[in-house]
Amino acid sequence: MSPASQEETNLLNLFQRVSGIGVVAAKKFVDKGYKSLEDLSNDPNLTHHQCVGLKYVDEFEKEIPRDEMENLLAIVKKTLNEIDSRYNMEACGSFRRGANISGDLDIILTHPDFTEVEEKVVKRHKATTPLLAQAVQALEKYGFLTDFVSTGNVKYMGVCQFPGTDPRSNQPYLHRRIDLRFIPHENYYTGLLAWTGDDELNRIMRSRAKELGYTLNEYGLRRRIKTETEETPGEKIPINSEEDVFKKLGMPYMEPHERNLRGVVKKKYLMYEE
DNA sequence: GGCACGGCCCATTCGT
DNA sequence: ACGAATGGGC
DNA sequence: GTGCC
Repeated sequence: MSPASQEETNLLNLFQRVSGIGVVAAKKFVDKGYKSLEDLSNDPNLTHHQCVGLKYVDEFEKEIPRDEMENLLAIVKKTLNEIDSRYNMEACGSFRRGANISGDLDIILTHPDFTEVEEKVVKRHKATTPLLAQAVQALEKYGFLTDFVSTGNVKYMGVCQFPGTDPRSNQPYLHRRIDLRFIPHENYYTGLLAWTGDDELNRIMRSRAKELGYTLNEYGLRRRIKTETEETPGEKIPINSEEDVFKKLGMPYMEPHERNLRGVVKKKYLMYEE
């Protein structure tokens, strides 16, 4: 590779370390002649997301030990249940599968008042569901949330920090990426299953569902109605636990820590999740 | 051989 | 002003 | 690039 294009590749990779900068934005900044993250920081047109990404570019690359994940989650649970005991929350992703380290904290939230109907209402009004707004407000007041990346109808993305000094480093705890995702309570178990993964298990369960004439996704398990010409999702199958889903698919239940299939079943496409 | 490779949420920009 | 398209994240 | 149709 020529020196010039090697330098360009290096810069593209550097800029893409910043959350909020992907391939397209990185190219744009290279074209502008930027050579460093400092050049980037002087750009007056960074999006808010990119500003936050740049501010914490080093911290976001550091792994989160499991005990810190547990402590962060405990704060969220305690804070939200103090304002409303009917909040239900669970951390998903590799953490729920028992990983010793994680990249960020991804929490799904439910509340008996947040139904599929309520979700439709909220989206039509383009308003953040009050249950999410209230949760974020409580966590901000506490000082736990330090920055936001985005706040929508049903999903908050931001930055949190455990209070006090980390005994491992004798420094303040690092800033960590946190997502709060509200899902209608009817979809809790299929949502939990999907966001816990891993992606390989999701594939297996979805294709098994298909074989049996269902469709499975984070919104539920449905029968597929087949007519001559078209195929439409049918009635929703009632699901009251993760076990229910495995049962309907004729699969033995797998505990979350048994769901690390990636690499066991060999696959080239390591795309989504976490 | 041709085709798909997840699908949706949020922020921002573009086009009318 | 508003909806569509794009970029990004997961 | 690979697996599926």
